[in-house]
Amino acid sequence: MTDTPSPAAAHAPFSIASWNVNSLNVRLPQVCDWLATERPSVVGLQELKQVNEAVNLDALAAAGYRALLNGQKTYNGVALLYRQDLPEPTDVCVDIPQFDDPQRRVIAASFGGLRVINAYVVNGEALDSDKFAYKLRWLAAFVDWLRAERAAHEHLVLTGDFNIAPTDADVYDPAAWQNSVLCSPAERQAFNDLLALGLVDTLGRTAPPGSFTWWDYRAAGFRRNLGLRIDHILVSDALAAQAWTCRVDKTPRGWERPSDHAPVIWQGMAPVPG
DNA sequence: ATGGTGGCTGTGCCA
Repeated sequence: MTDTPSPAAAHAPFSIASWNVNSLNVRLPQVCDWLATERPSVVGLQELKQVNEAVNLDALAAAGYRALLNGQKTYNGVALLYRQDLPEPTDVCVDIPQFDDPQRRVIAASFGGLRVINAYVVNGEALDSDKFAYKLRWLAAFVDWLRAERAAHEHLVLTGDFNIAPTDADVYDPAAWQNSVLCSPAERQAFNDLLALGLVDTLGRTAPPGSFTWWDYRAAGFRRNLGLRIDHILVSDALAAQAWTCRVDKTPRGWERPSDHAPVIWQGMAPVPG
């Protein structure tokens, strides 16, 4: 454990959110409004669909946040936003080391004694698609890298759009989705491989069945609550051993011109002032 | 009803 503080190090309240914004360009006003209300310490964003140079850092600064960016044009792209009063992040990492990938899907940084990793996992389209084979290769590389990260950081949080519904309780119609992409045994095995590294699915452990985070734009999915739980916040055992909560904030999903995902918020104690 | 909507691009791709 390279960054573990002394056992006597104090833990302070800290909150981390995950939100697939489906275009930061379109959603920036909503993100800024939401930050001003929720004031999370750190936020992992997914699907920026922007290059880094196009992100309006001034608007984020006006909301009190700085940004670490790993964007690309049109597709994918991730960011870590952090409150201006936090210690400056260190050990910033983009993408999965030793995995050749043209798609920008990972960004990680350390805030004091806390490691934060934010990911936008491959969607995969369908089980017989080339994109699904890419998803499984990507997940295998991701799990291998997380094993090393987990060994190096006792206090670790993994946020993201995992594009995996871990169990049938996370699906509005499990029969209809059985063996479909996002719900297949191979994808769920990869999710369980992450948990086996010593991580806790915080929303899954505490939220009742039907705590969805994504609803299809089509067919009035949100109004009818036809959703999936595919956005997750996993925390290491040491963080899970203390008091924490995790919830979905469905409010922004009901706003005009929303993202198809709602933010997830974890509040707990971390070895960093937050 | 293999549909529907949304973002970005460029007359389709991706989710």
